[in-house]
Amino acid sequence: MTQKKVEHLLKAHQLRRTETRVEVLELFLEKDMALAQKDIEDELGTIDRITLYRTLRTFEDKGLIHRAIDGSEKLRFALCSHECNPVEGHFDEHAHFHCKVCEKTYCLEQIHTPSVRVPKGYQIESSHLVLKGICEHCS
Amino acid sequence: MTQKKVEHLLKAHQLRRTETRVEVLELFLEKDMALAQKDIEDELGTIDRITLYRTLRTFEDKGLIHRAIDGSEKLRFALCSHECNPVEGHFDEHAHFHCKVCEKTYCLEQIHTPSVRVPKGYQIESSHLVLKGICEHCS
DNA sequence: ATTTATTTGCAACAATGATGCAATTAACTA
DNA sequence: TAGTTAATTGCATCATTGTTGCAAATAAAT
Repeated sequence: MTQKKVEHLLKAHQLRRTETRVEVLELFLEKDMALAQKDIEDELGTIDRITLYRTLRTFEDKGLIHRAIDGSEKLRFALCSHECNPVEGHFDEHAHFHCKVCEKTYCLEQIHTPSVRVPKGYQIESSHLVLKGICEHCS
Repeated sequence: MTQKKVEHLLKAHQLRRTETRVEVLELFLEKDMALAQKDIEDELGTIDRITLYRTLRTFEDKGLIHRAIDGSEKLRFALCSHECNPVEGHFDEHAHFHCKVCEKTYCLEQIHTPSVRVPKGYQIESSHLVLKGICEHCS
């Protein structure tokens, strides 16, 4: 059923079905957390670095994945919920938790980023809540 | 008076007064925003890359500056308030605003990071609120 | 002025980000 | 099903950033 879902996701976002894209998407679906390029390389082994780099950018452009701000040095991506789309942009209104032990980043869908009073002159387009600590597997 | 303050800050954190450290500290005091290594290099010109790299790490270790999570790819540091110290760690309980136009990062001291309900099993050690948009100078 | 532990600056290397280009291939068409 | 074409890949290449070892330089104490 992941197969079907992957095919549908690719088609829905006007992306050709290639080996790399399928593998990457399957991994995102399976892991259900934010992944850095390195994480993906380690999991998929044979994948080409540049192809993966562009695959992630393409997925981001088309609204399949978004950058997960987790306060780590690594750039991570997470699967988008259905609200994301290439026209209106990304909706990513949940908190991200980054474990300092295993260095994994989890999306906490149940925790929404709070709305804050806008300081004078500042136009806020998005807000992100980053939580750091120790995850349930490491504590 | 910045002179005095710089001297005091260095002495208070048991750091020798060197040219690089003084210049970097003065810049932080003057700019009053989060700075990436590149920003500092551009401002100070002649500074050595590695020395600056280590200066920033040292300042961080000693509790003079902290990492400002701003959701950008760049690692930025901001001057600590007095509550930070090397023993108990960093307190950085205010929001950071990152402007997508000028790419500067401001500390919004008046906006505190909200406390959130802890999900089961997760131990939260710090939380960070990142705001993105357009700053008052760019809008 | 001398001593000593700290700090600097260079060399060197790894990892990551980014782009041009020719070869390959997915999806469409006849 | 074979052929066409635009998208995609993989390589080469380069820039930037992060990191460490080490010898020379230097701040602070004596």
